[in-house]
Amino acid sequence: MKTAHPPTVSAIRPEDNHLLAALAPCTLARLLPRLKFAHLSLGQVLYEPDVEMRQVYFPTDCIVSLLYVMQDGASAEIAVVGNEGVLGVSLFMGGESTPSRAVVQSAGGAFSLPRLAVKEEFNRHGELMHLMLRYTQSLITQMAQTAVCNRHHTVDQQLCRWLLMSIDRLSCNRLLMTQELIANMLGVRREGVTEAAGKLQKLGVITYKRGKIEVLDRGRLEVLSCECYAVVKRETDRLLNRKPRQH
Amino acid sequence: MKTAHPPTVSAIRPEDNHLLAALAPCTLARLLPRLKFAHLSLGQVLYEPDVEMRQVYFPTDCIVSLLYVMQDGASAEIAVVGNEGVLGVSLFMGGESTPSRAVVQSAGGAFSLPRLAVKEEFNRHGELMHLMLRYTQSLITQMAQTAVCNRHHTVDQQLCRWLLMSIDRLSCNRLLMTQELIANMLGVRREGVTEAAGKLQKLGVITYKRGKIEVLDRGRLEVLSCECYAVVKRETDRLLNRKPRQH
DNA sequence: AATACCATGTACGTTACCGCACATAGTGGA
DNA sequence: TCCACTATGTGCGGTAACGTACATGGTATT
Repeated sequence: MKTAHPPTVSAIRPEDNHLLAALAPCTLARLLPRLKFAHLSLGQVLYEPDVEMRQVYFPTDCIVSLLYVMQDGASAEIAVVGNEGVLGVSLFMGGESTPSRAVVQSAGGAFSLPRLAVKEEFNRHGELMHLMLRYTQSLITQMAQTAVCNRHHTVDQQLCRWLLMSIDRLSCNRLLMTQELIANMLGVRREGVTEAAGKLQKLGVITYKRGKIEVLDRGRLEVLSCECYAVVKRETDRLLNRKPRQH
Repeated sequence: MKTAHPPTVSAIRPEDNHLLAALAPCTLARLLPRLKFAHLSLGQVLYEPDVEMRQVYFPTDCIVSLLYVMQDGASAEIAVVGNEGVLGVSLFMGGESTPSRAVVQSAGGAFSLPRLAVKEEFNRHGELMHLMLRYTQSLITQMAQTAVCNRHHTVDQQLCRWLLMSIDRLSCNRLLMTQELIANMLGVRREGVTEAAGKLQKLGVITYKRGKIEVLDRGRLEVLSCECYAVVKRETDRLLNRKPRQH
């Protein structure tokens, strides 16, 4: 068997997740005893469609995709969640499951919180509730924009957006990700990604090599991306009031 | 000026909205004094992007589209809301606005409830809160599926889905809707809709004439539609537990 | 009844993406 | 060192939807 990469222990504190970090100390203190750190590996499935979720996850340095897989096997990414958010919103929204699947797209850490603990704290109707609901709205924005993007924008633009969303959720400009996997997320052919990525490399915006992608010119990536990236970013910043003005 | 159609007064009771109907009598009684009935006309804009909402709307027999309009004027429908739901979820989710716009797609009635009244009742953390959150999850499902649909399905299939979603929210099989408007919702060319609708008419599934569409064979429409319609319907039924099993 | 407008039909070249087939080149394990 | 595997590159015909242009035929206004 291939030697697993030693779980790069870089972000292991609850505060590495922005939502947990935003909680008042006393709220966080209540949760701490029940928060469990876990390393999530590439490809790991956190939730299967229509199966009751057993816990929420607060990513610290992993990235998780919400994917819908169709009957014929084709797939499409609905949203992506990293250290800015939480997985399993259906637990407090009341549905307990969704028709989509949650797959780890970039290995890393996350804190899990059991279902009961989530509901208990949510039912205090305090800051955690309000924070979770606001985050859920930002997730809604992301999904809505994904719908728009899928309708109107080219693969080239969508790849730019996807890369930006990914590096925003990591601490560095590199990601471990094959074109095949990106194609799965975007719901396009692998060859389409090869072509789009080739153009970006030729432009000097990224470099890549067998599953390792590095973003060289973030600014240019933003220009080449469609407006969807900025719309979601602005709205997310607004909702979770991270610096109302970022310039 | 063209004589406005006399506001067809067909659904004017709060219980004509499924969410209001699901509330316990005492809860509804609290809301009643502040619920205001209004006739919403075709094309009316309920919310503008990024503008604070002033009330929620519970449709009784109108249909409202959540639309995102891009910088270049192109648009795409994100979700559709009728008597099964409520408009303005951002008011209780905490964001107060969204980047999208809400436009009346089919004229009809709705009850509005002022912002403060919504928050007051929501903050009781009772059945209204739970109902609204579950509805919001069903809205999330719809948006997610719209993203998938935009990625993978043909205009033909999407038109079928769109027609089904529309007549589900009306009491009859007819809708007043030009192909131009449908094209705006789907985010495709008007000619594309003409072609798709032409095929459906040739098959005897619908008939239409200058802005009047009638569905003749609902069953066939479901077969011709993509799986997205059924996924959203099943999930919505589950979440708002309207007959857990519908067969 | 005449007219202006609007909804729909149709045609045609263009483009983005698909499906498929196959070539090339790193990489890890035997 | 060799081999098998995986990731990426490339070419080609097919197709769905686009942009544009224009024709036809209802409907409302005068």
